[in-house]
Amino acid sequence: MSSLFSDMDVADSTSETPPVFDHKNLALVAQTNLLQFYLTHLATTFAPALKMDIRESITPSLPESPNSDTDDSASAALVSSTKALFTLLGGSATTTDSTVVNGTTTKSSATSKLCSVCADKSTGLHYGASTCEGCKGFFKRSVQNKKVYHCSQDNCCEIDKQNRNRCQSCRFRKCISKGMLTEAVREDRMPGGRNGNSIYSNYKQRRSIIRKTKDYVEEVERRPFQSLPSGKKLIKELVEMDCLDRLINLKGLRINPASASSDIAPACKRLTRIGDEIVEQLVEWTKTLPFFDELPVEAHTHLLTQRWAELVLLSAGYYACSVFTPDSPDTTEMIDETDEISFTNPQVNLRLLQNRLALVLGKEIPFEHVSKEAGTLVHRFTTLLNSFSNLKVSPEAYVCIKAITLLHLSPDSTLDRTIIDKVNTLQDHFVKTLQIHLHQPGEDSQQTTSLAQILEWLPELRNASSVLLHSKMFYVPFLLCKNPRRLVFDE
DNA sequence: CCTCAAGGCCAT
DNA sequence: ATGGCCTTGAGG
Repeated sequence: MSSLFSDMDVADSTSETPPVFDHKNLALVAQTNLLQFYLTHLATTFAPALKMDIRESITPSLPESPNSDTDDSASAALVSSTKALFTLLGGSATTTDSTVVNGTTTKSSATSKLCSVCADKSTGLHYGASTCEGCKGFFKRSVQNKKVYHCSQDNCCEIDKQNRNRCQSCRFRKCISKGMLTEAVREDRMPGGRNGNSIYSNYKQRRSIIRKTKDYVEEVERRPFQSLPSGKKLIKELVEMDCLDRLINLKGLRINPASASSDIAPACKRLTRIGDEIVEQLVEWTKTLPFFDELPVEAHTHLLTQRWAELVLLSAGYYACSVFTPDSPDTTEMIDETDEISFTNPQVNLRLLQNRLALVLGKEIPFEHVSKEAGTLVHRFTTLLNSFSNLKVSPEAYVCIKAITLLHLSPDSTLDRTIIDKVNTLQDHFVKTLQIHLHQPGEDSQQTTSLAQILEWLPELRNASSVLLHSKMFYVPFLLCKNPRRLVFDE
């Protein structure tokens, strides 16, 4: 398999650069063909069971497909199409819990008699929500004593009358998500009387948001394909199958001390091998996606061919943010021996790249060559890294962004109309899922990154990816991101 | 006055 | 720490 790549890129000889990196450019054509090869191979082995009947009955419910001329405005369309939801949910905590299981579509009468947190008997409104005495007291004590709880599970414990005391963290989160306001607990402990007008209007505002959010979540729970898990389960599956480490720590990047210094030719082959592995890993990732069976292989090929560079940058960026210190205060003049990637200084990263290249190739590379060859890309990547780290995305948000990125069709897509609709529907679903995730009350107070901020970052990712595509060294992010501590040993 | 929602008390 | 019941007091 790996020989494919090397064979195909031999033809492409760009002589304009000095022969320091005498590996050949990995042409896009080669990428496409290789993807085609992998995916068709996949298709025959996997024999996906198509379920056409189910799809027919589901209405896409897309107001309009993002149709624009340029790629950038296409993403702007994506932003604006979801802007409605965004304003609807206006930057505040939401429900998403409690998965309307208990059929009873009790609209108002019975609901007001039940505690909205644990469904015990409600004794009226407390701090903004209809709750029982237990949840009222629990909320008051939590706020008064400034308690900070921690969930020992996965932050998604069910809260009902029976087990409401099993997880304080989830109980408190649910209190918040149901509209209880910490401001309503009085600092001065003055009993009786009424709370101020500001708090009262907050109650109203919060309740209207919660009502709209509930409708929204219920709509998203009606997922586009039956095979797709819903809500948190979908995100959980995505996180579990992501295997970011495998993509970042490619075998080709491991330093083999035996062969590193021995001969030059294998060293150069190693660089093209890295390209092989990137495609391999992305294909592996694609085929384990929860919606893999929902799209024909041609569609996956098409999407991956268009989006692989963005996926690479996104993955590398997320990896960098999660492995290295999220916020390095001053990286300005630490160019010496820091193995840490810089979020602000491209020179540091170029130096890093220089070292890594020297290790992989087994010979020293002059800094000027590295700079000339990869300067633009590294510069761009550093900027991208910086803006990405500001978003502070969670693993859950990251996998959603990854899916959204993959499912982004160009306006001039040549795919069949029904396929295009499916892809758009899927992407829409992941945008909504991300939105719901972002509005979950976080464990650590403020995660104020909004959906709009993330969606507005995507064009930047797209622009950077075009630089990557025009670069001869598209594996650069991996050379930068490679955690030095991990490559001491080789297989 | 009565209502409602806030705090307090205290057996568990 | 929990939660059932009690006290308080501004607003209608």
